[in-house]
Amino acid sequence: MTVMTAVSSAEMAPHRQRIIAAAAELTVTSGWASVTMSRLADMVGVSRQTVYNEIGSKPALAEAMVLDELARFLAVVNAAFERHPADLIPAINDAVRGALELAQGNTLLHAIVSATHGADTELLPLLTTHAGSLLDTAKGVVAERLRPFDLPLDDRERETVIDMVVRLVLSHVMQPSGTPAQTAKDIAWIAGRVLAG
Amino acid sequence: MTVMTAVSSAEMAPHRQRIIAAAAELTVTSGWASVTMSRLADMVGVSRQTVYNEIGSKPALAEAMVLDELARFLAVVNAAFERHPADLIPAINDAVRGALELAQGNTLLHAIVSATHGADTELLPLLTTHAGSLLDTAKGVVAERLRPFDLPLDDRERETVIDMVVRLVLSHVMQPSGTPAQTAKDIAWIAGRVLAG
DNA sequence: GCGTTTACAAACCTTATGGTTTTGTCAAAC
DNA sequence: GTTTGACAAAACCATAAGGTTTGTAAACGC
Repeated sequence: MTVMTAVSSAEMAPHRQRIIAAAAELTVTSGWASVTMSRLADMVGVSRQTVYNEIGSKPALAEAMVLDELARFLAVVNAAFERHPADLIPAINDAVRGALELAQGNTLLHAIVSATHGADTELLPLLTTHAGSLLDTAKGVVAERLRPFDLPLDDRERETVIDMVVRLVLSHVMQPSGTPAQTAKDIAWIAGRVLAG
Repeated sequence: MTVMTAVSSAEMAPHRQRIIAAAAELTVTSGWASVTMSRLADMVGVSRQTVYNEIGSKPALAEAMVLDELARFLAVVNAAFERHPADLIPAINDAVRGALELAQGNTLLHAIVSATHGADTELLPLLTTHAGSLLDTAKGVVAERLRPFDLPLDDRERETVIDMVVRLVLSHVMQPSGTPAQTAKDIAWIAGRVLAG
């Protein structure tokens, strides 16, 4: 039986990651409509069947692509929390600012949000009306990062705060209302008031 | 010179309101793609030119329709605040719960959110990526309702709280995560903590 | 096992044509 | 203030043929 870690699972499925990367690249340069399974297979150098084996279907590819991009945002969040192991509010501030800055320059995100014609718009719901798995994943990571902290909140209240922060950040990712630094400061301020009890 | 009130302005442009209502009805029953200016003119009993005079253009009609629907949500918010003239947190609780309940059974909202094909999806950005005017309108109303209350917040902090609540509610309108009552309780709890200082 | 190849039906997109509808704006008439 | 008639430009629709893509399956090779 093979031991399964986060790292080794990435090494075990090198195809999957490269397929997703190729799909993102194609989406940025030519739009989601131009992404086909055989084109991905060609770019990666595998057979079309392997693409199906690794990904499953076109909708699954869309979700994998979005969740893969989300992972980059969550890496920024994790880095911010590791930079402030003891201070929660500065950690939140840095995490939010980092995520919003990443959003600003993110070409894939821009391609998804500014797509207006036909099949290119199929990705937008994954960030808006069908963002369930995205929200759940993000909330899971934040919950994990919050676990070490001893807060004056019960479990339900914790979840509520996490849900608030994640939804607020996503809202500002889609529709910014100020600079990342300013918005991060605002959200961190709110979190601070809520956590202060 | 005619005195301009909310009521008399509605009476002064009876056409506009009926046109928007007809557009909403058509959108619900046959989709946004089936909404044409001449069809609206026929339904309302005016000429096509009058529709253009009142509305301006197709994109303007879309925005007018969304803002008109928003007005219904804001009416619920206003009613909640008038029900609790002295207690801010219960007012927020009722306002949020009312808005989310209205969202649940709102056929137009459902038509917009569940549209997946072609031109029908043109309305979704008005609630997500181009929701600027919607957010601004909602924030204006909430700010007005908050004005009588003497809160331990400066102006910037007030705006930040309002922005948070409005974005959170919109997020839950698009992507609910629980019952309206439960979500309202959560948001009111957060608001309470922030306002308590 | 794991990946490739080949084959396949069904759905879908493309191209091209021509015809129709719709948009948005005008000026004139009521 | 509203209507009518007119208009160009653009968008959309119907039809058909041909190609592409999707998703599944089995046979092949290492």
